[in-house]
This record gives sequence, C-alpha cells and structure tokens, in this order.
Amino acid sequence: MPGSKTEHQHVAASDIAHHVATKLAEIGQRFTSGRRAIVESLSHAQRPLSIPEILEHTTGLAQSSAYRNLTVLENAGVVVRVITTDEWARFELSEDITGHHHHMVCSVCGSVDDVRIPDGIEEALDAALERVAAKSGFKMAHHRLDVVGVCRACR
Amino acid sequence: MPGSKTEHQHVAASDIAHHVATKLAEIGQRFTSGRRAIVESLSHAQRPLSIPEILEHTTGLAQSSAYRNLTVLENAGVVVRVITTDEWARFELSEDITGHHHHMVCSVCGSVDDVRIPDGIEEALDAALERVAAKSGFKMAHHRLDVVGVCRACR
DNA sequence: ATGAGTGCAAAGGCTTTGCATTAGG
DNA sequence: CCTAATGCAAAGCCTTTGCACTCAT
Repeated sequence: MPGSKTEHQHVAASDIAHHVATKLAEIGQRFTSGRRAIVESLSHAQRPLSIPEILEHTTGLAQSSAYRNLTVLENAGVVVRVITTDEWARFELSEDITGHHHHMVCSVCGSVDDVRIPDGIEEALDAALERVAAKSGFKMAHHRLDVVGVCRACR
Repeated sequence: MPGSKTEHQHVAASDIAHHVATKLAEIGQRFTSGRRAIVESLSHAQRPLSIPEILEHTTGLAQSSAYRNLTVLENAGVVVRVITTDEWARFELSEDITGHHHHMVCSVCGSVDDVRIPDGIEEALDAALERVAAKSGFKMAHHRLDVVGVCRACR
C-alpha cells in the first residue's frame, strides 16, 4: 500500500498497477493479464468506459471475462460501476486513484466525461447534503453528481 | 396550462391531473384510466417508484402497459425515468410538478427518497457546474445529484 | 498438480414489441 | 365507427452463470 495519501490526492499513473495489485492481493485475487489490460484501458481514458469500449481496447478478452474481472476489481475497491443511462453500465477507476470528480452526460449521444468543480463548492455541498440527509435519519457515505446536457460534438 | 409558475414553484396536488391531461393533449395522447392511476401513484409517493411498486398500487394494469404508459408520460414531459442502481428503473413526476429536488439512495436496500437542499447551495452549485462544463464546450441543461449512504431502516 | 481464470454458450431478468381485443372520442 | 390503448405472450438486450479447458503458482 502506498505510504501517504490525502483525501484529494490520487495515485500516480506509474503506481496504479502496483496499487491495484495490492488491493487485489488483499482479497486473495491475482493480477492477471486480462485484469491488467482492463485497468490499463480505464487509466488511459479520462472517462468511464462501457464494456464494448473496454473490449475494443483489449483484444482477445471475452465479454464474460470482462464482466467477471470488473466485478472482481469492483470488490477489490479499485473499480466503480457508473450507472448513467439505462443502456450500458460504465466503469471507472475508484476515486482514491483518480481523485474526486463528477460526470458530464450528453443527453444526445450518451457520452460521459469527467469534470471537477472547485473544492469550496464541493465542501459546501457535502456539508449541506450531510445536514439534510441526517435530518431524515439517513447516514451519507458520499455524493454523486452529474451534469446533464449536450457535449461539444453534439452541439 | 396553469397560469403562473415560477422556477421553484410546483403544481398544486389538485391540479396535477389537469396539468398532465394538458401535457398529454399537447402530444396527441389520451389521459386514460391506466395513465391516471399511474400519475396518482407517483403523486402520492414522495419518492421515485419502480415498476413493481407502481403495479402494486394500480391493480389490473398490465406490466407492459405500465412501461408503455410511462414512456408516453415521459414523452409528454410529466414523468422522468430515474436510474439509480442497475436493478429497476424508477419513475417520478417531473420537477415542474414536484419542484427541484435530489435523491438519497440507500446502498443497502436500494430504497430512494427525495431530499431538498438550500437554494443558496443549489445556485452556487449550478453556477460552478455551468462554468466548468462550458470550459469543455459542454452545454449544461441541468444537474443530477444523489446522496449515497444508509437509510434509517438499514442503520 | 491444482485451483483460479478464461472462453464459449446458455440462461436470467428487466424492458420492449407483436398482435388480437377492447374501449374511448 | 375507428384509431388509440390494453393484455398476453414472445422477443430483445445487457448481464450473469455453467462448464470444460488452460494457465499460473
């Protein structure tokens, strides 16, 4: 496990493989070539990828293996399943690797891109959410925020 | 169409039926008993409902009709499909009826409840989102915000 | 060798669609 | 009357699972 890591910091690109290997080992899973290829794809894309997209980047990997490996990686805490529309699930590296961010979802083509907002807004938002949630007896773990609109390509 | 309606105001409960009827008429659709029953269910719940939940409240409606009617209502702009997890889609009345709000999603049982945050935070957030989105050539239409955590029943 | 990982194909589960019947305007 | 709406059943589509084979330890 990397030594220091603050809330907003992220794992350096060169250390992602090492980080993932460690997290997999923690749950008794191997860092196979297929899983390596998937992590590679996800770390190169600056956005969550769908299964079809992942398969394009990793030739020779069966669709079922992709699903299975992504589930393992999700259980290891290094991949998150992103549900935006009702078509395909998308997957991205967890925020302790990529850092906290949000998504811009194009309502025309369905593409999804990462976006970050100023820390100040983020903190005010988190505080407000925690407060209103607690009022209903709900214990907030984190928040999820999407910008819905039309992407550059579809304008 | 109701006379006055500001951004944060919502349609009075007693006027929902009339509002829906008008919106349906605008796209040449009838306000049938099945659709009336669905809107009735959605307006009584203070949270987005899944198809199974809607069917419980509206006896005698075929599942396929529920899906078809919800699609029609969605096209009419009075219902919104809410995607939270990968299990069931959920449906709620549009925000021009219910007012702008967000969702608390329980990561244990999957339940979803409505929640509102102070206007000030909402405005600051919207401004920040619009700004960062525009920087990428993305034209924001609206935002979507979920609080993920553990609900009162699951604590 | 020995169990995890993989590929292929079949099965699952939510959602959509085809078609004959019913009903609303 | 006549088209839209409904019910039932079948089909679709993403995702998961079963099973035999392969590979790494």
